[in-house]
Amino acid sequence: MSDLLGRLRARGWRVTSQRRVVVEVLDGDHVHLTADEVHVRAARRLAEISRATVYNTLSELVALGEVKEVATDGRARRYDPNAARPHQHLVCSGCGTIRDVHPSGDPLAALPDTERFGFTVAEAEVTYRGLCPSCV
Amino acid sequence: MSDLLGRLRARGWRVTSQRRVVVEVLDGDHVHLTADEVHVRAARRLAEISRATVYNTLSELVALGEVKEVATDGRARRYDPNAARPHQHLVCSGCGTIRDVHPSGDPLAALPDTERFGFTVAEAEVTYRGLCPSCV
DNA sequence: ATCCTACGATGGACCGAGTCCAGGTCAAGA
DNA sequence: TCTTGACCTGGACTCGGTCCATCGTAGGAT
Repeated sequence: MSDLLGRLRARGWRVTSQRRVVVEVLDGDHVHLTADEVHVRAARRLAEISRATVYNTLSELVALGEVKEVATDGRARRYDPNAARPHQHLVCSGCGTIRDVHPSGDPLAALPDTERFGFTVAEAEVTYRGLCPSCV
Repeated sequence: MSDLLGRLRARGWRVTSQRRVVVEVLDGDHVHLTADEVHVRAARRLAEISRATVYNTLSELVALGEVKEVATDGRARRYDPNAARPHQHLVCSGCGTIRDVHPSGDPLAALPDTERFGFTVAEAEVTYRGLCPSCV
């Protein structure tokens, strides 16, 4: 997401200091942060940033397709800056660690027409679950 | 889930009227209800049943493997009485309708060893998203 | 059939994630 | 530099879910 800010400006985004730090936080670590974690990290750079702004900015980035929302558990949604390359997620049932993975083939292809019930199927989201090496 | 109550009793479950109605509600309609919807339907049969009891009973049924929990959106968890046959879900992005679907092949097989990072992968959960015929 | 007791039910307080809103602020074009 | 509408703020609010002290009862023991 190198020139993300440039792209966003080109799309008519008003680039504010708040939006800049949110983008920087996501850009910095390639992990899967919750909105709250983004808020904490953003606040380290810009003390007065509000929670609502972080939520708004994240939603906008998702709507623009620059960030993906992943909901691997029933808890807080996580934000994945790696929206460009299609990938799936491998989640540890013990500690919650999330890794990006690339299964072979297109998961959509596994769903035959007879199992589509007239739906226009757009995407397949796969969550692999198991235990990571340190949770054995 | 015909003789579910019998099986539960065999596992040391105390069969109360509350647990009975929750099981009946799930058994009745093969849809994917939220805890709250289960509560409403259960209350039609047993007016005084509490929300906490419905939540407890659902969690126990999930722990016993008799019901599956599905979290297709970031909102309320849904409970799927069809835990016996492995299947995946097709969700309408418009109205939220959920259908059970059976993709060909084992989705786990699509994840090569080199993409497992030492995890002991136990299951793959696939959510297909698209628009249903009435939401085109 | 009755008693006992541990397991289960209750409901109201509480919590965390997320949304909403009225009012104040400021990025960027003129 | 001015103007203005897009944006930010913080606090109230909603919704899904959990916790807990207390009361009730299923079902084994007698």
